[in-house]
Amino acid sequence: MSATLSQRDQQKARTRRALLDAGLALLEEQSLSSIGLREITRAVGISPAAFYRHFRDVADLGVALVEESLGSLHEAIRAGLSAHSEDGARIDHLVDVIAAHVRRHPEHIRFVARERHGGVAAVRTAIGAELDRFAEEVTRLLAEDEISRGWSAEDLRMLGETYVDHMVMTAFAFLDAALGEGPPAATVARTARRQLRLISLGRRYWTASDGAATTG
Amino acid sequence: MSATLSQRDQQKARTRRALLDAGLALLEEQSLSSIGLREITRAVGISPAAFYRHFRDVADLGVALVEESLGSLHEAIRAGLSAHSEDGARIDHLVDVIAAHVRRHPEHIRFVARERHGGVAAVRTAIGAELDRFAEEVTRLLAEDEISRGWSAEDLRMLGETYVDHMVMTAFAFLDAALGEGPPAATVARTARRQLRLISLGRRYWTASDGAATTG
DNA sequence: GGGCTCAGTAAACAGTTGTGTGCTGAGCGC
DNA sequence: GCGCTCAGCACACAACTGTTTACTGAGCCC
Repeated sequence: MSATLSQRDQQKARTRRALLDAGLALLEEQSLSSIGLREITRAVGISPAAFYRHFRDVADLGVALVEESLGSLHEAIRAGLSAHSEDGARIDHLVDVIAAHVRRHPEHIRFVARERHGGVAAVRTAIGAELDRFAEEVTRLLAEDEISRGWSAEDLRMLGETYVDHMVMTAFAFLDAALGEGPPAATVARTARRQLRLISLGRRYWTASDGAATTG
Repeated sequence: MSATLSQRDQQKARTRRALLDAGLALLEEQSLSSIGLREITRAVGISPAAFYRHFRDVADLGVALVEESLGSLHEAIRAGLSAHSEDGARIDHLVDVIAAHVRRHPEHIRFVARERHGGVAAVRTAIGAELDRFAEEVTRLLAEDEISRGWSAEDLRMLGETYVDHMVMTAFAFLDAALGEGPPAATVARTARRQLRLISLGRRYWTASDGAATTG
């Protein structure tokens, strides 16, 4: 995994990490577009000018945060989706996985929530692209189920996006719960499970004509 | 509707509107937490100190923007939901109403998208509360359909939230489309209609036991 | 071990920010 | 018409911002 880095490169990587972490931490109380470069370097304990050795500007740092923030969620959910194949257990497990992930990495989820439609175009784009790849993979996983026989590619993709949208929104809801800004985690979980059951029910009774009806 | 205001109060209301509009306009390229008070007054053409005659700070202005931004969407969707009662036409009409609304008031949608999980707690809370009332009303509307006979209050609420979540996400997607940041509007509409059909299908086959199964 | 690389420094730059003060003058109620 | 109200003003304040410059010195390569 870790290539043998020179002592100097290790140190550089270490401060880079510190910058990323400081950015993530500052995002707890404001948005990326209002975080100052000096604010970040102050938190890390280096001089403002040193920032430029690692990133062009704060937006650049934000883009770097996208991959690791969504990557960790992606990983967790992929594991959760492919585990059980029985429908009921699969849903319960998936919701549990999301809840656990939000509990472990709230800063990542907050970052995605805050910047998905945030003020920095480059970051928005990066998040959008990542979610797109995410939907593509989920679509591929769902296509393997027997229920998906006869589904058009477009219908499958729609289903994958529905799942991803729902999982992301559920993660946001769990985060709000942890902050006391919304219903408690238990309620979020109950609602999320119900909604997944609803979708999964619609999926069972979906026919090619349902897709065709919406094409015009 | 409009009470007879004194000439002075009219003028005050006019600059207040100008401040709100300037804030909304500045939100096109940044988030609320990074907008400066001076930036707003400069756009309006008044002195910085005059700002305090209308709002305590920028966050306060943001809270004032929540009601009118979500209010207009709420209004549009309520009309769209109660119009047709035949299922297919209702869905098509609803999606059209959302698309038209986003085309007419992109700044409102952008504001909600950007600040729903944004860096200003007071605004987040206000948006959350407004969406909650929204979900409540949609739940009430859905409860009137014949299909909802025998549904528990919790199941109905879950359904209402699903609809609201979906409508809000669809509005965001239409906005992205208008900016060329995502799939084109026609694609967004097709997907949204399919997803609503999927949900509506799940709804038709939902039974009390589906709700009970997720209670534990 | 000599010379080069380059992460991090200190200092200075010209702007910018939010907020406080005391004032002006148009419009109001009486 | 007189006197009060109060939206908006000009000015001053200290604090902060992003970026550039020339530098230092630890660690690398040969």
